[in-house]
Amino acid sequence: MWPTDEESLVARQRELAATPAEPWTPPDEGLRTGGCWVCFARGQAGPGSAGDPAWTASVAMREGRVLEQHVIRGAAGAAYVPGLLALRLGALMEQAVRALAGRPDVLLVDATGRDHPHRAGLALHLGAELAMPTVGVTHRPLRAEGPWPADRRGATSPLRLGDEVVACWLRTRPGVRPLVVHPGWRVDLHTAVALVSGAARRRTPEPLRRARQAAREARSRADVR
DNA sequence: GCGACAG
DNA sequence: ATCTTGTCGC
Repeated sequence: MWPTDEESLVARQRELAATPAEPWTPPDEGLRTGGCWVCFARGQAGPGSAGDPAWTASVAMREGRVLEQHVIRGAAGAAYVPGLLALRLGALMEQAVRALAGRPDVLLVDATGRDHPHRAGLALHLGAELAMPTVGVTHRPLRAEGPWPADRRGATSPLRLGDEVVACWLRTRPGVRPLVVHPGWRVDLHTAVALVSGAARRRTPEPLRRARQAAREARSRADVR
C-alpha cells in the first residue's frame, strides 16, 4: 500500500533509503524492458490537486518490439509537491505496471532515485513496491548538481548530492539537451546508463516514449468523447 | 522570508 | 506535468 499523507511517505522513504537491495544484472539476451508514463488533462498548469483525472500507460518491450501495453484511467492521489511525487503517482503507476501480463525484467520511470531529499525518489520506491529493478529518467535533476556532458552520443557526467554521485547526465543525441539517468531499485549507475543508452534511438528511451504516446493517445480519445 | 524543486 | 510560435531538418 502507498502512503496517503506526507508523514507516512517520508517515513517510508527514510526506511527505503536505508534498505539494502540485492544488485541486479541484466540477462545476456532476451531482456524485457518496461516503461510507465502518467499524463494529465491538457490546458492545466501548476501542481494540480488530488483527484485530477490521469491516464497511466505501461509497456513491455523486447529487442525493440512492443510486447504488450496497457492504459488505465485513474485519479491523482495528491497535488504535485517536489519530493512527494509518490503521493501523486505511486498507486497509479503500480496499477498500470501490474496490468502487464508479462513482468518486465526492468522498468523505466520518469522519476528520480537517490536524487531526493531523503534519498528515495519514486523510481526507487516503485521498484521496491513491485519488487522490480527500476531506472529513473528525468529532464532535470531534483536536488543533485553537475555540469553537462560533452556533445557526443553516450557522453555522461556525474550529478552529485554533496560528495555522493547519485545520478548522471546522459547525452542520448548530439545537439540535444541531455537526460538525467537515475539508478533505481537494485540497479547501479553503470547498468542504468547502459540500459537507457541502449534503449534510446531518439532522445527518450523507447519504452518511455511508447508509454507516453499510449497515455496521450488515450487522453485524446477521451477528450473527443 | 523567498526562491528553487522529479511530475 | 502542460502551453506556445515558428523554425529547422530529414
